[in-house]
Amino acid sequence: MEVLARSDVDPLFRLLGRYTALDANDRAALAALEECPAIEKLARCDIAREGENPKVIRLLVSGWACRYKDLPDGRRQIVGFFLPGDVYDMNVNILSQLDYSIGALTRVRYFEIPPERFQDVVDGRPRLTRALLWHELVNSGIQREWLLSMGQRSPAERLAHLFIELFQRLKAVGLTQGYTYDFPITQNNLAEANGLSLVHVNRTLKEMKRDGLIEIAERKLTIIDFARLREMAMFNGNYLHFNRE
Amino acid sequence: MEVLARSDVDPLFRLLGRYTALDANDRAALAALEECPAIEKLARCDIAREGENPKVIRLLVSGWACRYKDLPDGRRQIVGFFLPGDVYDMNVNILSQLDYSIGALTRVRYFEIPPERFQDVVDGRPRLTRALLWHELVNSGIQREWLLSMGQRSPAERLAHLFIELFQRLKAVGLTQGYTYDFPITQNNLAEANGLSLVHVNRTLKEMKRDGLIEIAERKLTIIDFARLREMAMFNGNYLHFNRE
DNA sequence: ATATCAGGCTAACTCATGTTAGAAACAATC
DNA sequence: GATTGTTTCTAACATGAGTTAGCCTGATAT
Repeated sequence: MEVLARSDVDPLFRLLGRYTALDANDRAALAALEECPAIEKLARCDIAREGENPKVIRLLVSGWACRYKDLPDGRRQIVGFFLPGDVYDMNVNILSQLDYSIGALTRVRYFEIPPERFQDVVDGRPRLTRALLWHELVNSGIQREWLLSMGQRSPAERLAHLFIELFQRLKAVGLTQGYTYDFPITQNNLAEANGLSLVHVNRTLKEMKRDGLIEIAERKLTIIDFARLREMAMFNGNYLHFNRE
Repeated sequence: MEVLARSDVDPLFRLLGRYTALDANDRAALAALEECPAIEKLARCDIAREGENPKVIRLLVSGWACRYKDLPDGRRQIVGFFLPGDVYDMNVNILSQLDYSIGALTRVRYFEIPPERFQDVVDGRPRLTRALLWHELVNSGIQREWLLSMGQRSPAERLAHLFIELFQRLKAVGLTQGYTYDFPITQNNLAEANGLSLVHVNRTLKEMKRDGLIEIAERKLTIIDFARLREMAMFNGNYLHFNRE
């Protein structure tokens, strides 16, 4: 591959390339998205709230965000993480109300893309269209895998599984160094994503560190024993569909 | 609406009509699907297995089925119910491997639709296309709501929520009588769908019956006190997007 | 008629996980 | 450099939900 200038759509381009072979023209088309307004938000800010109708598609370029739902009594469940390169709400023009909220977990930067603009970029580019649809299907698959985790995996298995999933996803966008990756979220976020109490997440993480499975230091996570972690998580990467066929 | 002969695509037509206004032509187009091969399976049979690549879209016309995932050690999680009128695997031509299995929960009847056939039916019918995409988005929303349930709702709240969800979905396809609907699945199925043990489902159901919330008899479920059930479930029907706008 | 199996139901027991409370470490702000 | 807020970490305790085991009923098959 020829050397290209670093750009904000790099992670997205790398990600989509895991699904379908893309070329420089596709890349150029994506780069046009960078002309859209770029927004920055601080950690713990909402990007969109349930009930709203934002009418923009968002492309996250840096930081972590999450999709979450909450109950009237304040309980909150994170139902998905957004990492750099993730596009979400691609079908925002179909439904008239969000049934979830989007929150920034760290300081984030993202583009707000009007659906027509998005349509222009995709039009006449079947490979790009296909890759983006694929991405949607993978997101749906991730939700199902999370349901499996929540229903059947023990707390430790759940965390182990999530750490591998995040590793694979970050690797796909070029954001890992060996078995280490930036891990900017809090134990409380882990609790909210896994349906556990904060205390129990802490307990379980301590054990996993003691057992030599992972290490967390300076906001970075390192997988020490990938094979054992993978086995305890019963991780089967099928659902990420990173294997273009 | 004019009176039409009862047909196998009725539930689907009613369902899609909840999303987008459809006319007799759309209905006729859907009816063409009935020429596809119709399959019957007994309860507890698999319709598709994880790892396969079935290459057909399925339209369930009678009985209940489920999407499930399982772990190597046998634990199994139901990640969604299919009711009459549900279409699934619409994008079967994108991904090359199922990351879930489909199982019949009761005796079922469904059509197997080749993707090209499906494309023909939808082509040049923007309203139908839109309604089917909408249906996909709703299914994704249901998965997120289930994640919220699994992570944050108590066992009783989870069951209450599910009973209302099923009520709304069955009502949308015309399969309720008042607050009563056919409830052909077992307590074990409820356990598998809600990440609970069979024993605990039984305990919890008993309490819900005692408290005058629901009744279950002769494979039928009746919601006795809808308002209280709804309140305890903290049910917000948003995510079903049954309100065409 | 009897055997078998699926499903509903219950009791006794255990323990994994949540709750409450607070100390300690660290970072950000003025 | 004091203040404030956020995050990590820990202990003590209570309990909700799983596990094991088994009975009872009704339907289906032999």
